[in-house]
Amino acid sequence: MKKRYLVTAALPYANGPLHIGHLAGAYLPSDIYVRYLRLMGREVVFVCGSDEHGAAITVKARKEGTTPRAIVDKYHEMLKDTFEKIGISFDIYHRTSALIHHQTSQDFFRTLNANGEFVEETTEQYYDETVGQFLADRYIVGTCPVCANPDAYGDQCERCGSTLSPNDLIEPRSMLSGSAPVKRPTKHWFLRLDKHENWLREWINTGKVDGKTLHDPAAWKNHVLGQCNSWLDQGLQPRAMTRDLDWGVDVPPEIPGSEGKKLYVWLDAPIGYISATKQWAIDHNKNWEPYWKDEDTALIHFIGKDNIVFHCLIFPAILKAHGGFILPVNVPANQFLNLEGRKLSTSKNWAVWVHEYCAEFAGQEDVLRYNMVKKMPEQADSEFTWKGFQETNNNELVNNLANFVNRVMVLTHKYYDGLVPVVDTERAFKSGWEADKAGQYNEELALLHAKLNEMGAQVERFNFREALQLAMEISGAGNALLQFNEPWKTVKDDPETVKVVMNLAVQYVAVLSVALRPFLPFSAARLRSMLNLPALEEAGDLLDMLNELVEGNPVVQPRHTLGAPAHLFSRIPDEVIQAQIDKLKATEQAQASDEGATVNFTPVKDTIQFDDFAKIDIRTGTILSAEKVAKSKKLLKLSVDLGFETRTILSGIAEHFSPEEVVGKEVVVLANLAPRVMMGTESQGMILLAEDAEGKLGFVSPESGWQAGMSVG
RNA sequence: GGCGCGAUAGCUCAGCCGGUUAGAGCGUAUGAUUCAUAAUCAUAAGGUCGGGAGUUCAAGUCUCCCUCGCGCUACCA
Repeated sequence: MKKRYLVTAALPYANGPLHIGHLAGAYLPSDIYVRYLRLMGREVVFVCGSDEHGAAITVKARKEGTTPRAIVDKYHEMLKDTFEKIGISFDIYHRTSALIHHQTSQDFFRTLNANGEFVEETTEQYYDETVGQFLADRYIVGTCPVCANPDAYGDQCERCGSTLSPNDLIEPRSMLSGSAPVKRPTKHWFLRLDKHENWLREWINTGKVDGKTLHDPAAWKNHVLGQCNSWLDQGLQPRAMTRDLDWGVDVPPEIPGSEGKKLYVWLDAPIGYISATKQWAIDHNKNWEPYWKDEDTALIHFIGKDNIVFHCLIFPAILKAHGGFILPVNVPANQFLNLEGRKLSTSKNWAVWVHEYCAEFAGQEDVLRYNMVKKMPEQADSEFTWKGFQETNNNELVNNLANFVNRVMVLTHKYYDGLVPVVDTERAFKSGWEADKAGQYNEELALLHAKLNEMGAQVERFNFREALQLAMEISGAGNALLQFNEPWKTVKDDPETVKVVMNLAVQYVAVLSVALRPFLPFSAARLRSMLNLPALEEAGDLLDMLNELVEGNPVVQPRHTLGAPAHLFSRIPDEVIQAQIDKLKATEQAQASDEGATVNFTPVKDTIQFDDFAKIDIRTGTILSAEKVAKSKKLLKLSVDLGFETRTILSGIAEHFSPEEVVGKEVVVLANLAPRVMMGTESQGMILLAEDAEGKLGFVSPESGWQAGMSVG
């Protein structure tokens, strides 16, 4: 066991609110883990913060006619508030726009630079002459080479999902000015990842660095190891760590050529974990360094699966290249949570927003947390449904847990005026753990101890679903304890045995008030006050309890007075669920009609003169043959008869049309488009297609029977 | 296209290095019970472990091929 823990949760990007996918992916598991560690008396710091840099934020600011600062301020506050409301117990929620973060990132850069970890490379990048700046990939739009979407971004086409580089775009234009950008040389710093490949491979797969074992790879998740090895096997390439941007951390000014350069967000974001730790240390008058530099610290990154490579390969390489820093002992990445059968999507507004949930289900934060754990995508993608949410709440939280607590409270008040009865611990009764099994007071307490140990072991292995299930089994056994012994029947004839049973039942509830704390912090607190026990401080409370239980000692002493009974959870009626489902569908429809009505009509491009148009040569043609391009998902290789000649044209329509249904089609061809080589084949033109609101494609065709090769104008 | 991860009862998922009749929770059915938010407890039914082939005395568990889902990545391994 390590001496201390540093737990990080992925920095959320400050350009939108938090949804349940984020919660289930990184924040809830990390919170459960950290609360558990604290309950066990371990030394732990839990850091997170807003990731506030990068082109996407400046793009958003531009679109909304505001500044990047205003955007990040808004979402930083919102995220911070949401985390607090849903009970994510960060020791610090920091932000990457903070001065200390800029300084920390720059220091990192300086050291890496001094260590010779960078190779400087000058490449040709797009530059907007009218605005006078280099363009981030996101700032460049153009026609997608794969699907012909005229508004693809420089890094990705949002219609066909292709990953692009700005050089792939046909007719690129600047999003800042609309003008055509020009290529200009620009220098960037590339991290020599190739230099780190060998030790990374060994570290990932054996846990060893320089012969020293740092972690147990068997404790890492399959999909994490798999993805890392997939990258390692392909060979790591130097990776640019700087960008030409106007919103981010400056490359240290004393470094030659740094003017106008910013650190790549993926470099400064993980360093945000470090600067957050530093700020926490300042705030609490502590030293941050042992948390990052002492080998007796366990560093654990909680992330979603989209971040695996960065946290398992690139950031460790950066830490090692810098020197003096420890490496993560585990990166328990979760997979993705789906919502009602579809992927969560911020842009399509297909999500359950956590801040909205907190507003609409005030006081029921734990119900969402419980559901998120039940559906946590630990090994594979999982799914959240409102119906499931309701069933889980009503069946497990209300019927089982809250009801158990309530029966114990009510019976104790009824029989003993709320006083925990004094008991004869030798008296036999029926155990709640197994039908027809005799129970003995101290042994039953030891069983609780065993169950809690098991739960803890699962938490430490990041099996949160399993851990929660084990905790809930205590409630089940408690219900069975009452059921088997039937105190309401025997209280008159055998009051002494009933005292033992009821005392034990109170112990069960008290155990739950601690055991459930990591998962359901609000309800656990309510349980404490219901039991009239001191509030948990998350400072070894569980450890203390385990030490008592293992000795067969009670957790609540005889003659202790319980508080008043109250319902821990309430039933959620159909109407409430239906309202949420309707809301989801409404946003979906609003989105659809939105697209149909306005958004889809892309603005008409700049006016051109007839001469410009005259340059374009469009011809009628007929597709003679078609075949899928090997190794390509989207391209069809078409042979097109233009009358005077036959052209080979590649068209990104393979996902819309099969080769068979395309043959014989009469089409319209842009005939004097410069040839372009794609996937090893030269494309000699472009087939014209229309696109509807859903991105569906349709051929533009002349009247049937029209002769091939005729000009269109 | 390549690589990775996944595909197990109606639903959500466990099943480590291959080994007796494949497990849990929810749902369903039947019974018991009434202290409790018509809650609880017990019992039972339900699976050719995505499809196919192979290795083995023995495969959900190993190998190969295929199908589907998700992710990463692409002039490419």
